[in-house]
Amino acid sequence: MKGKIIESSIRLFERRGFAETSIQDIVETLGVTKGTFYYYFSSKEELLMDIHLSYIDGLIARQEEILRDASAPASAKIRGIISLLIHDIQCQGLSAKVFFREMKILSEEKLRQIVPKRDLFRFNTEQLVKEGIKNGEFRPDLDPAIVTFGILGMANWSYQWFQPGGRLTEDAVSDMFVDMLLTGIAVK
Amino acid sequence: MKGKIIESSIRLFERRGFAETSIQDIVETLGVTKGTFYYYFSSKEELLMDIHLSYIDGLIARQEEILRDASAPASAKIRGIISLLIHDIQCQGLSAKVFFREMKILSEEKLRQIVPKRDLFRFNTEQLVKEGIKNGEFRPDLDPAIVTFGILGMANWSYQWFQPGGRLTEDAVSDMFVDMLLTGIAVK
Amino acid sequence: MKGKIIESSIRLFERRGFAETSIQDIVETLGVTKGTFYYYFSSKEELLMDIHLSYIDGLIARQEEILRDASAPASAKIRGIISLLIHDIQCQGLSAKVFFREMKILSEEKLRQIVPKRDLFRFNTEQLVKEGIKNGEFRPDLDPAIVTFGILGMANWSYQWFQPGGRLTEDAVSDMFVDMLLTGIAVK
Amino acid sequence: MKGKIIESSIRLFERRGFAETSIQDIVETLGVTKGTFYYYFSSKEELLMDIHLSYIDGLIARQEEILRDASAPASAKIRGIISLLIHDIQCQGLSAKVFFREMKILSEEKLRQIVPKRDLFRFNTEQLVKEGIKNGEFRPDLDPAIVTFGILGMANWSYQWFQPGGRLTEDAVSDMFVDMLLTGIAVK
DNA sequence: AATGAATGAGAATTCATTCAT
DNA sequence: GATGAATGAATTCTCATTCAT
Repeated sequence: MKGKIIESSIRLFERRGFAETSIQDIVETLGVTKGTFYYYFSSKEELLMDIHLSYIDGLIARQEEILRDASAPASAKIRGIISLLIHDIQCQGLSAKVFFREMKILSEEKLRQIVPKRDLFRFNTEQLVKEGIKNGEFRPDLDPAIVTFGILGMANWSYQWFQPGGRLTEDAVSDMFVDMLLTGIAVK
Repeated sequence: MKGKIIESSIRLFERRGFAETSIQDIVETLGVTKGTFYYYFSSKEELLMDIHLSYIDGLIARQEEILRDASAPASAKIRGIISLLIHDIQCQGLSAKVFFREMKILSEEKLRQIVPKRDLFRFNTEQLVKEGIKNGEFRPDLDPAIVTFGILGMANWSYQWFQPGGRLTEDAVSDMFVDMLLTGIAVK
Repeated sequence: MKGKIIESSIRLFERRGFAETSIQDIVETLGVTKGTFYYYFSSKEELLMDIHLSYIDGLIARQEEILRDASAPASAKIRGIISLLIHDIQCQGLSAKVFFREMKILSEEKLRQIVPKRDLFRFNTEQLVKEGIKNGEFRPDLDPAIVTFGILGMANWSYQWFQPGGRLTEDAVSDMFVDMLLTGIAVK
Repeated sequence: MKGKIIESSIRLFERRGFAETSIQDIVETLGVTKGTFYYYFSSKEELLMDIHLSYIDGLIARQEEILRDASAPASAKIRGIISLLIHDIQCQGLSAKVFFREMKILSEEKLRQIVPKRDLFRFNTEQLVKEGIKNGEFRPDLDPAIVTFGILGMANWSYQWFQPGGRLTEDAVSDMFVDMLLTGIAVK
């Protein structure tokens, strides 16, 4: 039941937004009563928290898997991360949208649990960029922080436009993003 | 008064979110009453609409100014657009955040007014990319749509992290984004 | 309207108790809506607070009037205070009952506003007892604190049983309480 | 288990009040579940009833013990009753507070079981006063009903202020109350 | 141009209670 | 004896909105 509530909520939050979705709306789609909701979650915010946490935790876990592979060059790992993010939009997309949009709603206290994880993902990516610079793969004249923000911006933004099943496949987008990123769009 | 209400609302919407900000909150910070609000706006949604429209209209106007300059190369115009977006985060940043976050809230009908403008901005950018390809500035093997999404993602994402007055200046960020974009991050 | 809400609430609280009376109940008896209630009171607790404060403030004001009369003997003043309390049960009785019963419900913070006033009333009474002892009216071998608790207990308890319009008049009760108190019930 | 539930409930009811204490609260402090509660009690009201009944029954039983002693003078019996009440505040105090406060909550039907017992206690006391008058111990010019209410008020009120372990011992208070009551506070 | 009282619909949340296991 | 999932009705409270003045 708890799982069903989460699933259903994600769908609704994505479509209408968190604040615009009532507990009533959630339980109605499941054919249960509000009491049931509160049996599993102590508040609406806790549910959002649950969604956020499982999204970011999943992301970090898979990122660390990518980073662990010592033999791969930094560029391959960057590709992995971009793919990972875009894939998530396709697959777990609803969670992702909820994650990026409904952050402000969490209380200070809950944010203290989420923000560090979000930062960790960025930090890991930045480390990767630095590594690439050190081992001569990436240009040393670029600021790793800005590069990282650029990479994440490119990939994360896809939650705003990427349509699974549309003209562009997930792989095509990831490949092209990596291509752009590594060699630039200008003709040499 | 109308202006003051808008200003004040943007600040509040950015901080707490649209749904979490009540009309009471808005008028209280101005020391007026709810009646006053409804003298100027017919609904809360109309106010949000106002904010959205003036943001996107301003953006488009300035974009078209950039595009109009026939002599400039495409790369310079791209730079202009990136600068424009990042500048807006710095300057009109609150509007921008509200714009990106509180889209889902608008009714179908209001969205029909906003979405085409948003698309226009992207379309204009995509045209620019295509132009650059045609005149030999940009690589012809890249999909213009994806490139455009990448560019806008990079720049727009800055609303999530860019801090005016922080370590990175607006210009440093714009420059490096353009640099990355044109020549890539890989060592040749 | 605010006044009407208070009046109506006192009646309901007295009959059913605070927790058992809903805002719905209150507004229904007045033919208004819940919104109206919250226009005047920010919470149910605030309403209870209002009732408590105006009760205890009235009591203290009238007590101080009684005490001010320098020429009267302590015994007359004691009589005044007993009369005052019993009169209040008759007259403002509902408030009184609410006051004595629904104290625990107030939050710590609200209690900090009420308790000192309640204590002041007792303190004033105790001072009076001490004065009576000093000027030779009252027995010096009695503990003024206990005597005071006894007096207040006798009088306050009447909220549990005194029925205005019943066999016993307010004056008969006050007189007899004072008589008992001063000369005792034992035959000399 | 039933005993534990009662004990625990009294403590909670006294601290927060009956309506403000949930069954959840009660079972949580015992580490059991709500089902357990309903195995022993058919409703929350029944639990309150249980508490009330065992309090008042105990009181009456001990009062009748005091009254039975034919040889003792009325004044000694009055002392016994005052002691009894004050002792109960010290010892079973929580029950007492709950008893005095949470009466209004019981349904008509349950009240019909409690009120007569409460009245019996008062009636027994009043009989005692009348006896004292008849046998010449007490003044014949006082109304026995009022005297009784005065006595009970003095003693019962102690549930509002008496603090076991404070400056005043139970015996000191009882003694002084009896002294006041019998011979009055005025200097002869 | 602005106020302030009032509305009414709906929100989140609580909680006593039931019942199959 | 006890559990835990589920209910459903009620509760407090919020808030966009209206409207006479």
